[in-house]
Amino acid sequence: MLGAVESRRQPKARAGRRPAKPLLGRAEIVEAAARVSEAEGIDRVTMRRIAAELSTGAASLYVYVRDTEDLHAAVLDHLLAGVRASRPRGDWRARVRATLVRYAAVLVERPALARMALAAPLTGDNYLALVDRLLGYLFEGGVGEREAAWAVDLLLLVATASAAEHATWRGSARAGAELAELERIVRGADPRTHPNVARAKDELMTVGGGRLGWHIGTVLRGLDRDRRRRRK
Amino acid sequence: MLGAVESRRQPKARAGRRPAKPLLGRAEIVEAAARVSEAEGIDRVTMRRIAAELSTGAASLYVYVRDTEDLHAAVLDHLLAGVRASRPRGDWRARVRATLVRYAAVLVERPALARMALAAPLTGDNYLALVDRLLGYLFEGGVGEREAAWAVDLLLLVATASAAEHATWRGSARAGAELAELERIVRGADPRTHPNVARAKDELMTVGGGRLGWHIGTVLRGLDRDRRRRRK
DNA sequence: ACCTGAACACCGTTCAAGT
DNA sequence: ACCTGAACACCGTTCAAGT
Repeated sequence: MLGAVESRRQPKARAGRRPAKPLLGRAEIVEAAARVSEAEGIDRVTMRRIAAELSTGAASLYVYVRDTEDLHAAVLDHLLAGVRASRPRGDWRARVRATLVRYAAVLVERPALARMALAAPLTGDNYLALVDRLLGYLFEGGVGEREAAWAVDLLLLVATASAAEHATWRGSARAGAELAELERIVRGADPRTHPNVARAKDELMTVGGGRLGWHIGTVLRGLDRDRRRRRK
Repeated sequence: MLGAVESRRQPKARAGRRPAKPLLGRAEIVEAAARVSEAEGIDRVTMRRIAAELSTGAASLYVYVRDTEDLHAAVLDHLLAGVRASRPRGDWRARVRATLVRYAAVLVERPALARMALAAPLTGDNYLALVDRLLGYLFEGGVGEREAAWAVDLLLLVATASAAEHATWRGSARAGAELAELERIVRGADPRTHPNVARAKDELMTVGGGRLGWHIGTVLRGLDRDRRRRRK
């Protein structure tokens, strides 16, 4: 889950000669992209569309943005500022949970972004801050460095996926149709060919409702035990 | 992770009148798509490209395939036949591990497909069989239905993500450049602003090498403990 | 260094019309 | 029912040329 951080392309340090300040900038581009993303969805965040928003041509963006994926990742990071600003309370476990739930909440409202976050290695300053915070909680809980690093990876992954999945079943008529299709398949599973799916069919259909919490809990339990064993 | 299964569009049952058998069929389309995917990558699996492969126009595919995403999902399911054919040995935990490792291996060789599998709800007959098998192992281990259903979800997610991430760092010059960028950021993390990232920096950079195994182990440990507690 | 218009090489999907 | 060509409405990215 951990990807690069901050702009992959900053405007190069300006050469002394002509100081005429640039008309564009990464911040302006990302803000315009975030605006369009919030209003119309990340799918509408295309080079051409954002350039038009800034009254220029798509080619102009390439000074500040590596490619479309880079731009999408920057939009997500922009949204993560809210998570960074939160100050969860409680013991370290509670704070891990609260942080992840808050992170997931941002993505649940933005299905397409959640999918993107899963597919692309995440990047950005706010994301790095999130990683740092979660690592801190785990260290506080006595988790070792290797376990903590891997666990943060796992926890963010689970939170992202949970949001993406939860998001899939919300809104859009198409999602509704897909859910119906899935339900048809799972419920109709032949007990002879797929006995276990048939047996667990009610549980397989349980979406949302505490699943993220269970996932987080399971990972923390797994960690906990590992930690104790090491201490013996 | 669990999506719909089997063709979302079968050719409608043929009306009695004109039996002239269809020129196309979902199977032919998926096979052509799988061929192109193996040879040139899933990104080249476009409606137009596959239609050309079958000497027809893109519009013709829409009788058998709902959209591009559906086609991509079908390609992945096609590849999963090999996992289905395997017969792992050992106790239930070992078989869970072996199955997931085999599944991940398919995806590690196909980076773009792994990313797709993360972003799209998975579908298909072979995937359903995989879910059924994993559920069976967990039931064998005494895991309850709800926990098993959620755990399978979590385990497949972890395996898929692990493959996607591992895959990101292989091949392609671009991936190499991204890795270097990531390394630069993580290693250069300021200990004052990101103390925990700085502390765990070596571990954050450890990619591959047992991480999937650790992730699976952590989930199984978390499960195990849950199970024992319930039995008391 | 930064910005631009134009060009290149593509896309997915729909639709009216054919058989 | 199935298949088709053409059309609509877009894409990302590169490049030579300008300031």
